[in-house]
Amino acid sequence: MNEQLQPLKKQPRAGKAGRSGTQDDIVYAHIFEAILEQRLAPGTKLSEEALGEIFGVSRTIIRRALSRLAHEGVVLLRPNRGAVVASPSVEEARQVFMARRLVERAITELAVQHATAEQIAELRQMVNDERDSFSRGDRGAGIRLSGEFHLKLAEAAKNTPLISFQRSLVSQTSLIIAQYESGNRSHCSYDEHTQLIDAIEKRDGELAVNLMMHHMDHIDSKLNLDEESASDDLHAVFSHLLQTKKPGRSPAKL
Amino acid sequence: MNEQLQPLKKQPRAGKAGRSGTQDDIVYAHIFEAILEQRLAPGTKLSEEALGEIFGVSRTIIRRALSRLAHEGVVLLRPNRGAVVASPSVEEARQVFMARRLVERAITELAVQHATAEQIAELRQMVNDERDSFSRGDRGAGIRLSGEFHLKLAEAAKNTPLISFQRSLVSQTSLIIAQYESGNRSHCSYDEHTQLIDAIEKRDGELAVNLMMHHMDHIDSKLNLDEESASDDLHAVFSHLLQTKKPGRSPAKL
DNA sequence: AACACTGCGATTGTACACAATGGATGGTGT
DNA sequence: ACACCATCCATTGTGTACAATCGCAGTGTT
Repeated sequence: MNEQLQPLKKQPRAGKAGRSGTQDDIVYAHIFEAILEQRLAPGTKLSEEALGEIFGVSRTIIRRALSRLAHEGVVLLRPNRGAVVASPSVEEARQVFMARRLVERAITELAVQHATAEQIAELRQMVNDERDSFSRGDRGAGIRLSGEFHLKLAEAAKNTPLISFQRSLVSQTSLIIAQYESGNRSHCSYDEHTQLIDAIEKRDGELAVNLMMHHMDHIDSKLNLDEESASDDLHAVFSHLLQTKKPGRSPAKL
Repeated sequence: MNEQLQPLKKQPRAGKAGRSGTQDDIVYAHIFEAILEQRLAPGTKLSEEALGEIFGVSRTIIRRALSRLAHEGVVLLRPNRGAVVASPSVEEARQVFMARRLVERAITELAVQHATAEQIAELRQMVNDERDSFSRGDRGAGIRLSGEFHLKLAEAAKNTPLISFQRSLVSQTSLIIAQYESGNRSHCSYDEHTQLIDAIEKRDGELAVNLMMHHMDHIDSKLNLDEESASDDLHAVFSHLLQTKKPGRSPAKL
């Protein structure tokens, strides 16, 4: 019936893949945001036709967007069976976090060397936005902005392959956090982000790396992955069964 | 006229992205191989219609394959202007190598921990194939197989995101080697690969990492990147101008 | 009553037709 | 003769129709 063709957040995010194709990027960004803000639960089926109707574009565009999302790991593309929001297993989550430690360490060291004053100012701005989101109670936006902070940091490292990889890792991390985070703990403490920026601004590489590693420790210590992951793990294992958007009464029949 | 629909190397490469779509993967793999074996020079324009005719499929398939290749960094997708084989600049090459050092170190450490006897045997087989290619004088296949060795090593590390990243890095590295390697030096000495396997089999992590780092040193010491990169750099800068496959008399008119 | 098989519906996979964009070429004016 | 501009052509971008595939439900049999 009603189409959502209003550009919504048409922020000139020039740091993206550089594509000038607006339609493409809008659809991509919207689905991406919806997943990361947990408005689309893991396991939700993403019908091409339905999405095309929502965004007022043809399946061709939707298909490209889904393909990109699949390549980043936030969407699972099953041949002949359509796309679903990815639901990372515990093992996958651990692999992502291992890779992130690796990348974040390198990014931090490089950012200390290369970050410009302007980029540092932008980072501070992002932390502000993040804090605002959490104080506003918008957990989904907070998770997303926290991820974008780490992505911005990667841009300061001035290494294109690393940026690309980091984008994929951050996306998956956000999905994992949305899925596994225990309760209502402030998941990615923004004051740690502030301290990190301070260290980078002072060009103190060792301190910055230490802070980042502690930050990583905090993040996955808040998840239920490591030992007592029975309950949420079970949820993850069977999440592909409840593919409808209604989280109502599906698990009962197990 | 004649279509190349024979599957050619239909090796059951199960380690890929898991897609069952054969057409898709065949086209992708063929273009990929052609680029890495330097049968398609950097800057060569990849016309959708021409490729579709060659492989006997529609432009839809070609487009998907090109999109995947673009995401891996071996193809450049210019909006409304078509796809060309990527021609990495010196700066891009250095970034790729920096990222590779990072990833290879981690992969080596993980492979020492997790590699199975079967995987080690496969690695040895790949080194044999690589040596055969070089002794046969097939430099292109050698470069490609050398890359696949590093990719196989990544699979032994048992970390999906790292494997995916490594695939992208190795692809771009092969392209860089094909573009910048000086003369006829044996670019990726396979005996270093053998030594590396030995260290992994003995589970000597420290030795393996040292060997890998020296291996990386050797690779980019053979390229003309670091200082005296004037001539080849110039070639890279202007390679997007000579987009035809005929390397005949294009640079003269400069 | 439970299992297996077959037909149907829905959704994705592919090809093709049309629209839009960019570059090239030829003409004209100064 | 050179530069500028308009038109044409080639190539890509997008939408849509048709074909193939898979899951599911209904039906029959053991």
